[in-house]
Amino acid sequence: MLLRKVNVVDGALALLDAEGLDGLTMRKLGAALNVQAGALYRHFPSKEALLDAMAEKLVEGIAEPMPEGSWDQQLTVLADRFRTALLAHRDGARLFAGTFVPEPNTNAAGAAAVAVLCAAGMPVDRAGWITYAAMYYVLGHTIEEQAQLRLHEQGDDWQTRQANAPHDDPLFAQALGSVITADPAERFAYGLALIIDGVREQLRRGGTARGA
Amino acid sequence: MLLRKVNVVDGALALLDAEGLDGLTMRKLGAALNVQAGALYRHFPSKEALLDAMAEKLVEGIAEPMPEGSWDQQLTVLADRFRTALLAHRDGARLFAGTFVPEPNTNAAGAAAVAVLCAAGMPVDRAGWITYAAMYYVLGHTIEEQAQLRLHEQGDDWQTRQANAPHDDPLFAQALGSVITADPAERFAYGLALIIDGVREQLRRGGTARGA
DNA sequence: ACCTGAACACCGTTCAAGT
DNA sequence: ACCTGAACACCGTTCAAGT
Repeated sequence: MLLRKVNVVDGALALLDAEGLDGLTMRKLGAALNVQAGALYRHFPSKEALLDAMAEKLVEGIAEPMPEGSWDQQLTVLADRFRTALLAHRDGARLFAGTFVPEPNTNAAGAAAVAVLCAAGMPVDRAGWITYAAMYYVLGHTIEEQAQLRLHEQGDDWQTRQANAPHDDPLFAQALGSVITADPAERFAYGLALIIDGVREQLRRGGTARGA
Repeated sequence: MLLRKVNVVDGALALLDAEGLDGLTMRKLGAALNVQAGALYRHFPSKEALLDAMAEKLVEGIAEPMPEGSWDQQLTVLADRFRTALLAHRDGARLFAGTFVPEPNTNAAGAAAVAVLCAAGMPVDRAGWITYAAMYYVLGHTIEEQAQLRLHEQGDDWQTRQANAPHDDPLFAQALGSVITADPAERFAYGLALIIDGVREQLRRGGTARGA
């Protein structure tokens, strides 16, 4: 059976779940698809191009259907969908972060956020800045969320190691403990609300920067 | 001359500037230090441990001296120092993001932020959440800032490629253009201000979550 | 057009043996 | 204690040759 581009991407995503991003090699992928590693280069010019296609598939359909509600509700839904899409595959956030090249699906997600912000009264250029700022937050949070998931599955608990380490700063130890033990979804929502509250403040000021 | 741990880390950071994170190999590092690659394992148990030590050195002294001023000014200075530290070496942000294991210097930076937020009246647990949210933002912004720096140095301009690509969404095209052409420092400050405004709003509400 | 088989130029890591 | 030399078990990528 002849291999298609889409089969390679699907197989790669399955292998990603099984082996993780570091264990995803062209040779293993070839074996999983009953093909030599070299044959994959008929479909993708490089491993990087394949990773791009995987990342693109990951965020497919994030902007559809366009969420209802006020701008802040819409933005929250878009961010939640982004996080959920990244969580759907092992190391999804790291995969996406390593390859954010502008491709249709990635653009569609960003375009949706920009549209929401502009409709709310934000100037286009600020809407772009805010969209990327929010994206950085979602990516960073989700990368660490998945990293902790991995540690949890292994015996090696970063959590207990950190908790048992001698802290000369008990305040920070407590803060860190709260970060580690919190429900990731709740902590995610809290940080996102900070940014959204900041945007609301900008709208109140008429979209100009602080102090301007 | 016998090699010390500190010589290995310094050599590795110099090699990082010369070759980038992907070009940083144990073999090249050995050659740069006039030593076989295997000899490096007398000083670090693995490449990962070396990368951890490099990341740790990168953020050395971020919290000292403790910045003066109001809590928001202090937080801004800490974030600026963090960004500056990451920018000091090629791929510094990616290096740090790949290895954030709790080590003394990394903890000191986080502890400083938590202390500032607590002094401002924030509960400890929220201070932790906010500190990490801000860290995700700084990391994400700086990773992309350095990625764009690299593209700029090469001929391959993501910027022009993106600008020339046919956009079915002119609004997003304009927003993206503004993200790409903006002064990175200004865009960084803007996004950070969003988060800080969000924190101010939290303080006004008494530190409870939105809707609570 | 798609794939095999085999190679090329690398990796990180280990380890007996030297000094 | 630190380092060499050499190996082990891998990588991504290329390419003549097959079908």
